[in-house]
Amino acid sequence: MATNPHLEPSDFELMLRGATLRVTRPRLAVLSAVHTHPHSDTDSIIGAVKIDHPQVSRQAVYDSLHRLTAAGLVRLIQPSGSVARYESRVGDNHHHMVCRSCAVITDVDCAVGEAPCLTASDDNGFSIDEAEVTYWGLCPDCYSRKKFAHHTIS
Amino acid sequence: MATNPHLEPSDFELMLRGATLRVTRPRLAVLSAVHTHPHSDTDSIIGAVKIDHPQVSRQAVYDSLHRLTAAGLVRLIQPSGSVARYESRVGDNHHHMVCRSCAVITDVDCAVGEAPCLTASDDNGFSIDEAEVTYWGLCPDCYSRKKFAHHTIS
DNA sequence: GCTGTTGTCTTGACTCAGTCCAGAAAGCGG
DNA sequence: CCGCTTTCTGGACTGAGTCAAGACAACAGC
Repeated sequence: MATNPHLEPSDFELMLRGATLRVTRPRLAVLSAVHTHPHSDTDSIIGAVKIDHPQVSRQAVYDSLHRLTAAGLVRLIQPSGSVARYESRVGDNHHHMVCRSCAVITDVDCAVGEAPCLTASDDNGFSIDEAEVTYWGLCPDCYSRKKFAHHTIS
Repeated sequence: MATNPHLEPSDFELMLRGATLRVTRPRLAVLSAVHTHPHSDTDSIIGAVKIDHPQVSRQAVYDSLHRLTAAGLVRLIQPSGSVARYESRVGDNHHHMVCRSCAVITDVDCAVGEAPCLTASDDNGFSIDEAEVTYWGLCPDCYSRKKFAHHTIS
């Protein structure tokens, strides 16, 4: 299920209660911030939370993110070389494209159905439960900027 | 090409010269350590290097790893939640399985040929140059330990 | 071989994300 | 509304990784 574009505060409250988590102001604010700013790093989420709730501490945001992640209400993504980022799309099997230049992250629906490369050529006895795919490249902006620079400078 | 099991010091020297890198004791030691201890984190590599070369500094190892990575002689892997790890298999398109319990990493040959999931369902205008696949699960040891524990304790 | 240039290594201070801890405060079931 | 339980706050702390300046070593040319 993709992120619903318009979620009310009461929806976040229901999500928390549904996960048997206490409904607190910091958690509502964090949930809202992750939904409003997908793929944001922790500092951005802290900043977004503090706009509406300046009294919420950094630790509360860290703790809320950890609990929401453990409860499956948000998802932690951490591409190589990047700090922790969070997104609100959970439960589906989508992957990510990361721009090597500006580090922007975009969602990609799984190309190969539900279990993309879950069948490794040889599982070495591993019990695999998830296959995570990260596409690396250049986002449209950085790609055209690079082509443009190359074309005019060299 | 997989890692050759028996590499001489002179082979490492040739690899460095082939990449037009200066041949220094720290670099040779780091190259050797990465080949001997694949998937090791930086601290382990520092430890392995210091056994034979106690005078080599931490910074030299960090710098060597960065340069060797930039030159393509070693590869940096960094699964979510893990510190930087290095391996010596480069140039092929293999992937990794990571144990959720003990964090051990194992190589997996690409299951789908050379460009596994490079064709995302919708590339959003991205110019993709690499698809990285990480399989998450339990290694044989942790899997059997978990089954055993479950069987005897509960 | 020897020497100068260039690039590398050492030492030590520093940054920054994330964690730990103990006391204070707030949510929730009765 | 009460009291138990869980969460939040503020501050100190950890640990991976970085930065910078000077000492040093590798390579190219003589």
